[in-house]
Amino acid sequence: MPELPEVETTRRGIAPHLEGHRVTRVLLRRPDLRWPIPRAIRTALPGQRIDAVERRAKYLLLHTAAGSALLHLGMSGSLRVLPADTPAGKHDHYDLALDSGRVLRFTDPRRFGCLLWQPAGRLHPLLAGLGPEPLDAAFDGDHLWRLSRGRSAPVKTFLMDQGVVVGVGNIYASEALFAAGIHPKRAAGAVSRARYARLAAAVRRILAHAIARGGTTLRDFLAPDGAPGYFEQELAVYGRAGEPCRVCGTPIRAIALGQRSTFYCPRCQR
DNA sequence: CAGTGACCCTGGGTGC
DNA sequence: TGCACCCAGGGTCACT
Repeated sequence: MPELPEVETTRRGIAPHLEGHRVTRVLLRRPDLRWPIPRAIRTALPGQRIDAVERRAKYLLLHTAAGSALLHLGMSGSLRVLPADTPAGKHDHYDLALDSGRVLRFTDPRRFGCLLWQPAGRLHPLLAGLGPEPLDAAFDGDHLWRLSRGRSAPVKTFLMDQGVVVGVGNIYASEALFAAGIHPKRAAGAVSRARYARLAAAVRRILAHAIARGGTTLRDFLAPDGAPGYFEQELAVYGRAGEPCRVCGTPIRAIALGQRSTFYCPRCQR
């Protein structure tokens, strides 16, 4: 569910409740998430004050003096800040209790999310090798163009590679390629420099706009305050197979690329 | 190294 | 109402 805009929406929702507060207790109900929750979460985190809540790619980092908790929402994860006595549901896997009397609660039916620990001054291996943030200045068309030379994989697969640029997931990859007029199956190495400039601009514009709209709610994404995202109604191609292209009226097509559903307009995208 | 597919897990929707 | 099947926004890993 969560791509960059949804993770950023989550960050903005939880940050005011966390920053400046201490973690008083860690409650693990199901430690077997994507990876086992490391011992340091129980030993090093309690007592620490959260100085800042940062997002890097689709990860959230709760920074403390001892180190940082590294959170990922996976496909179905979400975070809420609740009163400490709120009864937990079946898929509420951990709580970080705060000195404010509230808890940060993680819910994730599929358990593809994770909770890891990054000691102070060290970079967690999962964060090494990540590409630039799409909203940073280091990301532009030339970056995509340079990395793509000689690559035969479909440009959509390339765009979703977190080593190329982070945060672009399955929804926004289809949307950005539509906006740039590029066929998702085209070999990454066969896309021109000029078209990559359009693609990079589309990625930035669409992600920034989706953040402003609170993300995309397809079936279950909710911000920490319970509000849905409002970007869904603006999707041009994702989930619209058979419906007319908003630009030319041609029916939108759905194909599979790398086991992921992909949507495009066969007339607008070449 | 690049590319492809299997796999992790649960729930919701659909069609019989 | 039951059941088999397909699908889902994440990512890693093994293999070619």
